[in-house]
Amino acid sequence: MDKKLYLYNTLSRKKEEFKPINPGRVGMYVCGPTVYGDAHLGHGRPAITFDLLFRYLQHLDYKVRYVRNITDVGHLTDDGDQGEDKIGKKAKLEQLEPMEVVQRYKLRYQRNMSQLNVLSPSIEPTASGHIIEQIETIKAILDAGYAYESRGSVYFDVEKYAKDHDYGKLSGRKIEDLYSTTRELDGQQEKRSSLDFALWKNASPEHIMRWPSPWGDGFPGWHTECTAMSCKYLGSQFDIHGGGMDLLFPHHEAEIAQSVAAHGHETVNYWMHNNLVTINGQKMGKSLGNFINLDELFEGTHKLLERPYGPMTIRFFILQAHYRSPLDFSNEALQAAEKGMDRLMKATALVSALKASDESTVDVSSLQEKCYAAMNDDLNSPILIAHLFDGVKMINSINDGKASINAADLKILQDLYQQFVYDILGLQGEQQSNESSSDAMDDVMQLLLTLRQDAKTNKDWSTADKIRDELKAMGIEVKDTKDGATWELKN
RNA sequence: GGUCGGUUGGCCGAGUGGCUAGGCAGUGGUCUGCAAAACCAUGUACGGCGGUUCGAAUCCGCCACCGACCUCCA
Repeated sequence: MDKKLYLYNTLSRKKEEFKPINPGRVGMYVCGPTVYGDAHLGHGRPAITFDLLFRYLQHLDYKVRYVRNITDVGHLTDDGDQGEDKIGKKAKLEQLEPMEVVQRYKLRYQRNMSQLNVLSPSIEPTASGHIIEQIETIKAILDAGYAYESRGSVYFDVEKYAKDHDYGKLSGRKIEDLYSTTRELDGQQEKRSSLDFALWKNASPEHIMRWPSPWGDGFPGWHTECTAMSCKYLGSQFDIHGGGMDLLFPHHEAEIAQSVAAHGHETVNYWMHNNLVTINGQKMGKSLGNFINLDELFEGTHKLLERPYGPMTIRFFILQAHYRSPLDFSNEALQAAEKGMDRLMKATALVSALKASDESTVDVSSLQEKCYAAMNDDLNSPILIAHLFDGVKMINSINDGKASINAADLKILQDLYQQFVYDILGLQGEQQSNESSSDAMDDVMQLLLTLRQDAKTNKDWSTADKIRDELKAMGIEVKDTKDGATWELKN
């Protein structure tokens, strides 16, 4: 059985066998959110993608240090000097101190992630908490001669860097092409070249978020924090760096350049990028008005949504597509995912109640191998889920007495579903228990079901149906099974 | 315009040079007083045109369309 884990490395555009720098340990860094607004679908996908990786690496017994940053220093809304910073803008709009904005949205982001059952990273550093480290990084780049100071700002000298190194190797861009496609923006007169990017930005007097530095009051450039913080917590050489595909250029390209300039070598072994999310086939964008926040999704309040979708439905839906493929959200697709997940979760719950027989008519080991093979092939969660659905048939057949399983196989099967469904995919029952339910409620329902059973025994169908129909109208569904009736609260 | 990626059955979404992906919906069946639920079974597919090949939806070329990035974005 092939136990090697293969991951797609954006740098080589190939799947590569994953080999950690230090045996048994993995360092991974993922670009987190800028906290100036509610978390939306676009934040959910990378969080879940790299949560899957985090969980799987741990399942493989790696000790993982997972760093996901919080960007809270207020980068500019455009690349020119005149642009307002995003957090400062939001602060003015809402009449809040910028750090109040940051605090509010950071907490909301973390709550949403926890609803999606995304595990907390090992470290969640903020850019504002690492101004000193960023200044040190900038100094190192200046010392190496790949940056210059200009009117209180510090810029990275892309042209000089490109002479000595390959600028564009990650995104596949050529520097001569970049010249012809870079727009002229305000404030570019202080740069030597339009390709140069800010490492430190001088703060205009009205700019709220500002810190002192050797070059005057200002704030760090967009790309600086990841270089500084990944190095601080993972070292100048680490295993995996992840993020959305939209960050490939310029963000990650700039990170590579900064690291090489500051440390003299590249720092990341595997670059991983998740694909983006579309809504009804359209790019999700603020201007298109189809940005769906996670809260809106969970509550069904967005105008594009027919009804609410639970966090686990969203999680399952995202995992049902491969992380490097684009993913399209639609009501139809979400409802299909919800039903499918329901079936998987019911079978997963059922597997622990199965009874062992003397012999097995099912091939559990082969199922297990296929599950690992799927995950080892660049985290192919859709294939994994397909195999788990094959297992659902197996489980149901055993439960129906149409197949049998011996004790040893049953143990494997139970562990398999525990590990892959709960631990690795990170799925859990949508409503753990009915919150509005209580012991008294259970007793009342038991009474009603007993009364209905009595009516059925007396062939009093109208009473039996009345109980069933009226309960249904209240949102309680009665299900008749061989072993008697059960009930379920529907939202 | 440049770079990169995609185009799969009613919908979503994998994968592969010849052998069923999977889910949802649909259809048939089992169960049921009826129904629902549950379970079982099941079909039409690989954008267009050429080429390579014994054989391609899978490889190559051209075309069309879509998308991403090139500017803040996950």
